[in-house]
Amino acid sequence: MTESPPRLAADPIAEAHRQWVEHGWADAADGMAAITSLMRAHQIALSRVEAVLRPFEVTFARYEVLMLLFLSRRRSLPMRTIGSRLQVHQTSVTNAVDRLEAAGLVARTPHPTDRRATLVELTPVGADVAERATAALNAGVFADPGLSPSSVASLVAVLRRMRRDAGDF
Amino acid sequence: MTESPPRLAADPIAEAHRQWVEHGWADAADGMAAITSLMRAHQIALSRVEAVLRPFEVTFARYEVLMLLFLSRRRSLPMRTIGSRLQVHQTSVTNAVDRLEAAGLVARTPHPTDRRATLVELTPVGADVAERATAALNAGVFADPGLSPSSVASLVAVLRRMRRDAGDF
DNA sequence: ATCAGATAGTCGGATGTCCTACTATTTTCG
DNA sequence: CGAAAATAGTAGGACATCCGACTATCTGAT
Repeated sequence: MTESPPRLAADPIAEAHRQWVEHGWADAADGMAAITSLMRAHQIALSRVEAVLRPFEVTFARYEVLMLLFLSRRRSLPMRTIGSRLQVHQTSVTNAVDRLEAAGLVARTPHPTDRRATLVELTPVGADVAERATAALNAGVFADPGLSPSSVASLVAVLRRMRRDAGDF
Repeated sequence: MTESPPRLAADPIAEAHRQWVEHGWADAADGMAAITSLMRAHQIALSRVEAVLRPFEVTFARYEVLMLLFLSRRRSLPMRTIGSRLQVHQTSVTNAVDRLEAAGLVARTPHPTDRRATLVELTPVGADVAERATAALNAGVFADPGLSPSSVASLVAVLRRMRRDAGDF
């Protein structure tokens, strides 16, 4: 069973929306559709991204860490900063850095002034992977995310407000 | 460390977009922002949903299975159908049903005509949880997803095309 | 100066998702 | 009719995320 989605006849989310209205939950139907769409769209996007990254042996989570370092001044950042910028839990950063370090793409070094902190530094190999993976992602996904330019703009704008309201920035 | 996101000064995605343009990847900058926004928005939405579902001891993945059964004619469906409708891998359904069954919310029964298949049936307790959890989700999240009605409509429309283009339906 | 409280990281555990087998049936078709 | 191909489920493994707990270190208020 190598799985190859059989393409349903009807949009399952539209179907759910219809059922929501039928059950008297009309006031929540649109929101349900929005949240559910977000879940599925995330899955689709992640799947496309991971497919492009596979040859580089990094996942999207690790790629994000790599790029954050790649784009930083000294190509090194404290663990905590990485977590804040990527908006993920501390422990997720520990997990990603463990694997990146094992692959030789980053290295942990002690923080010069704060002995609690750990600096994560991009290695030359890590920088190389970051650049090549970015070229592949830009060409394979980002340059053509499967949405019209106006849709992309609209999507980013809507989600930016959602992120801001959630307290992201 | 109970974690309480420190609200960054600037929007990290806008920041990344700026860096993308600076590095000469302007043609992919918007797409990168769109995909990244999707990832973060998903995380925010999921987190809100899970918080509301916690008291019912079901996760969103299990809630989706419960509702699919709740809204079906006979309140029972074959495993495969559940996977197709929810657009998740077969094994994810096995996983969710295992847990729902352990909690007494659903029961596996043999398919009457196809001995390969397994029917998943909603139990009375499962139906009760489905209804109460839905009431909570509708009131706590879906009725007010943190977006204006027009934003919700726009988001659903954009993502519907993305899902369709990905071959969902 | 000192001690309580905040902060940085890691560890172990629970969940969810996908993938690659592998088994049991059912279908298809030569 | 009988063998190849397709389909339904499960098992085991790799990853990612979050949470709670625990250690080490830094800060700030008394």
